[in-house]
Amino acid sequence: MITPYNPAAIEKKWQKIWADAHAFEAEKSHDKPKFYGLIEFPYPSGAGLHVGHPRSNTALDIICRKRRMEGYNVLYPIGWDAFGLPTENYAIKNHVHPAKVTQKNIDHFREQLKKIGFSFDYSREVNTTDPKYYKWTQWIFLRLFERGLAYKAEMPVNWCTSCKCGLANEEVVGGVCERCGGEVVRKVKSQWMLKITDYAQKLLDGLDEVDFIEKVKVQQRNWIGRSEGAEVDFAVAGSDRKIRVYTTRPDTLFGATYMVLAPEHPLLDEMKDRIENWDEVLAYRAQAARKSDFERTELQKDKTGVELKGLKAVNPVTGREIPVWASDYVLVTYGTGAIMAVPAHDTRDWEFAKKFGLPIVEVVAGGNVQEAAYTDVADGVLVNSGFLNGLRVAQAKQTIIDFLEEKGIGSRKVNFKLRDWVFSRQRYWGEPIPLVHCDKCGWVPVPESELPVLLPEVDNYEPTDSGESPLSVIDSWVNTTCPHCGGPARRETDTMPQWAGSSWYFLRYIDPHNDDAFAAMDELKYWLPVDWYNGGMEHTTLHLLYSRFWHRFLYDEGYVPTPEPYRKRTSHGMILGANGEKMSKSRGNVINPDDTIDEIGADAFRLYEMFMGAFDQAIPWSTEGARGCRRFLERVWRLQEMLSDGEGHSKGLETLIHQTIKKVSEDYEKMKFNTAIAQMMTLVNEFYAAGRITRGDLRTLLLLLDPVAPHIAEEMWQQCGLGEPIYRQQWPKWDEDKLQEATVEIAVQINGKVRGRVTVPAGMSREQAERELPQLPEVQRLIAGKTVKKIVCVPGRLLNVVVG
RNA sequence: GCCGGUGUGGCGGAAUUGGCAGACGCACCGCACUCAAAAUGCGGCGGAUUUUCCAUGCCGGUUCGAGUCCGGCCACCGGCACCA
Repeated sequence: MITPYNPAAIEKKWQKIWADAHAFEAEKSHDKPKFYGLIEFPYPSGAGLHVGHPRSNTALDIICRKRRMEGYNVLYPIGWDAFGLPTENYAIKNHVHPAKVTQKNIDHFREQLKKIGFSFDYSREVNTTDPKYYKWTQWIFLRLFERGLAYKAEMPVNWCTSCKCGLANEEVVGGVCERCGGEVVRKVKSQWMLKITDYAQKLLDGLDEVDFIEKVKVQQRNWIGRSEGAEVDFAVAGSDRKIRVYTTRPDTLFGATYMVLAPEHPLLDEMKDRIENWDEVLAYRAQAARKSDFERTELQKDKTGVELKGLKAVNPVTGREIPVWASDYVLVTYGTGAIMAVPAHDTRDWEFAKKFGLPIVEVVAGGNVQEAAYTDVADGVLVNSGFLNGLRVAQAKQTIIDFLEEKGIGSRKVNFKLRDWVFSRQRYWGEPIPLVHCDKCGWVPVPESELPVLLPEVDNYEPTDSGESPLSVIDSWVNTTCPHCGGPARRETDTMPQWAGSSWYFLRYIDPHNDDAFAAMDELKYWLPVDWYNGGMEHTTLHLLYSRFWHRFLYDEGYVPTPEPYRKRTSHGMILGANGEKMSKSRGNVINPDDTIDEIGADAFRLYEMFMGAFDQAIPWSTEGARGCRRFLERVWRLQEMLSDGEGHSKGLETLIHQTIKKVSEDYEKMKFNTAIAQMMTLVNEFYAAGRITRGDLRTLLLLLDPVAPHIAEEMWQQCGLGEPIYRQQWPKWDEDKLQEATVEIAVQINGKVRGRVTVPAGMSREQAERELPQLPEVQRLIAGKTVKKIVCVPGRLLNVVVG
């Protein structure tokens, strides 16, 4: 009799052995080929680990354990993305320092992760709130500042006039403050910005060089939002002022029957003496400013606007005077903040024209522009367009742009939807921005020797009434001297957003204890790029884009050796509650990993997380399913009872063993963990059917199972005396010649329908099969009395006889 | 509205890319073991009017053969959303 399977004991045992042996620490030497596997480092929240974390972690743990067995030097690090609001809010509420809360949460997370047996290299842990870490976050910021990529600008925020504080869009309901009911306006506030827009094209082009799952690429491309068009100048009648517009449809210029400016467009103020209804325009502008982004997008898209009476623009190709309107359907933040309206061929312009009775002139034939805007560009032909008449849209675009450039009234232009990154937060728990402001010298960077600029101790982390950072009230910290002229100066009191620390953490893992640089170049050259990065879709346009931006900047500055940080990016699906809904405390469907591990063990938990369904898809949790995985491990455990001597194969199972090695090896690489596990289950079922298993076959099974369920694999390996621990073993190989049985069963179809099966020798050629198989008595019986018209054979699969 | 994804048994899901639909697991049912139950083992498990027929969201097409390809819809999920 063997001892019962006791996961609690063996998991603890092996976790200690691995830790004592430093089994999973990356080797210092650069002799072996390297593999850098990365998962998104967790935010150590007070709630502890979620079942979603282990899904990503286990997946790459499987890949990394397999890579080690394949002879790679593997870096699989872990760290803590620890700055952020939840911790700060908890600290405020409970009067504890956020650093203390953070430390406690990290300790809890680490303990939870260790219980699951991930093969992380804990000797390289990073923590974004550690001054030794954020020194380098600040250092990178200063490099950006030096290159003019960090700048301070006035940006509109939602401002509650009663609370005197900025609000998130979600906090504005019906144009009033959610908390106090006070009026909310857009207030322009001075903020630090990062010029990610300078990198729009590089970030777009870089996507062609990397192996990211397609939907990540698509989402990033959409977010960057490149469009090609032209800028065109329209003269203001009776003035030398011009209105510049951006359009993707310069071919429709003859159909531009009015213009629209964003309410915030500077021309309004410039021309206010000529605008006859200025009061009305001001009222409209105020009304537009009151709308939050939420209202502008979520509520009605009903067009509103006001004509700028007394102002006319001149269509540069028709020479006609056209009216000029202001409307909030034109955004001041995109293009030039002004458009030429072509109601016949743009849906929004069409709606606006219909509402306000503006003329609609068809310039591309093919639709009925009184009924709807005709926006098809594929096969339209230009009409009512002077020298463009008869041209197709694509040709017309070329022709008109050449014409505009020649006349000096327009030019080709590429625009991006991507906006610069608002980098300021008026909060305590973030990296201080390492700049001081001097009245004489302006913004001056803190010298590198004085980094890090430490977060000062404060008594109160609460946001201030003025909406300034809590740091702004600590005079002793704020007041300093200018590093440039030595005169009095004030520190920047805003902190960085949470995305700062996570934009480069994968670089610090490479050389985490380096005090002279964020990482040494020879280490970076060896380890970069990250070979495989798995994470959530929710970070596609935030973290993933930001970190690509920082990395690309560091590359351009010569600090890192690769233009892209990540070679391959995959994405896991969300784990839903048993009811198919998103897990949340309020829905009461949260599964706690600790409870599950206590019940079924870490190996079964890991196994279930990988078996439950396709890795990239959202899957509901099933406690029964998880127990089924525990059952499978029990079955594996009891294979010890039927262990027979011999390194060879269990009778009749040689083919299946080789098939399993191949399938598991390949499926792991494709992240098809569910089918890899199914294949191992099939194999185990066969051992049971045979009633015995050889040592050789058990060896193979345990090696294949180890990446998913490492504790049980190591324990059985040891108990059966199979040698050195598995983490030092080699990954098994399959033999191509042994993948096929000597005979195969093929389906016999008559007119495409299965009518029978025959067993034939494997490896028959198509010609031989088509000649010989129809002669078999089983087949003859099926086609008796019919005229054979055609025979189709797929070797090893089927024979289809087409009869008349 | 635009972009992307997904629709297969009671459930989670398989299916060499056009070749035996439902692997593997869950749930359920039966049998063995047991005084009994649990656990375990073995077997069954899409539907029906069962020699055959119908079944992969719906309608049509291509093909010897379609879950897979083509055309047209529908539903759900995710992202973006007045981006000119």
